[in-house]
Amino acid sequence: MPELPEVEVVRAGLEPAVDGATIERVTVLDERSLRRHAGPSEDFTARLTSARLAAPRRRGKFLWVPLDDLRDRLVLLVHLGMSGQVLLRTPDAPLDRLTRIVIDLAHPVHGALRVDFVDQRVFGSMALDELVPAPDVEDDTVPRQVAHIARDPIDPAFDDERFLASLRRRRTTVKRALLDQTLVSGIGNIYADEALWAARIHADQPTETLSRPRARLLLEEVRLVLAKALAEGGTSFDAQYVNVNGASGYFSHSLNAYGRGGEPCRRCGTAIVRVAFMNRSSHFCPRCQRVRGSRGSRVE
DNA sequence: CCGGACTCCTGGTTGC
DNA sequence: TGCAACCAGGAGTCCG
Repeated sequence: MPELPEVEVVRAGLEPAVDGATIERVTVLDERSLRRHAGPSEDFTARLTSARLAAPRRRGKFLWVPLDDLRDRLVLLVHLGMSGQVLLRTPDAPLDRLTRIVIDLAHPVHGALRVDFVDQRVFGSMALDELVPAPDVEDDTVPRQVAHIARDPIDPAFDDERFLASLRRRRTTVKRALLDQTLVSGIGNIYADEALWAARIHADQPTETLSRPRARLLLEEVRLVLAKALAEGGTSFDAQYVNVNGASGYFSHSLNAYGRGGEPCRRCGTAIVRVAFMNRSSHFCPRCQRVRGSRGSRVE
């Protein structure tokens, strides 16, 4: 579902349309899409109306648009959840059936625009939030709700050494660690499986038994997988993800592990296995990806 | 600190 | 054909 690459595609696509634009009107069609907003929807609409917007920013799977209003340090925060989409439309375009929030904009160059927040499963939401100092870097800010989220691996300020040290301190298994947004952000179930496949590491490998070179390799593969997805415009195997212009971005044909249960591993031909994991699924090659013990090896 | 269960939610798919 | 059960899982919370 939307992970870092998909959210970044949305951010980049939104930037020219919202940077410098003024909000003319906000229409909340479904209050559930404000689950991350502290106040009632009237508060959300009132404080956004007539605000001027700056360039959108992102950390992990969180996206925010700063209000060009230094007094309040307010931002429009967006999380796509499982099925959220941000669609950029002309004012007269028909509304998608699952549209939850509509924001009408006036842009000095592009004129009247409409930003539609569409979300089938309603796990995503918008909110008004306040910027607070980033806990790790001077002169950087993040929305309060994002302060506990770690930097993502393509953030220039991501600290590799710090990540490797925290990973080693964790007493957990490696896929859990990859999905833990307070350790490293932006990775969801799809890219976790892809990065582990690429690094030939089993999801259940305890983090404290991961050698430093293998941990480094994993981080490198995470970056490669994310960069590849980014270059291809994001993944969409079920057309849930749609970029800001409404066109599907996908590279599902490039997936090596995720969703390929029963199909041959592209490296060795062994059937990819799908197992239950944390109320979801893990996909891996049982031959390429084995749990390695400190001595000998245990499979599965 | 850690893992597991639970919550939010709906549409597409599967199974009877 | 019809309907119900099932599945997809990001993130927060709570509990043991």
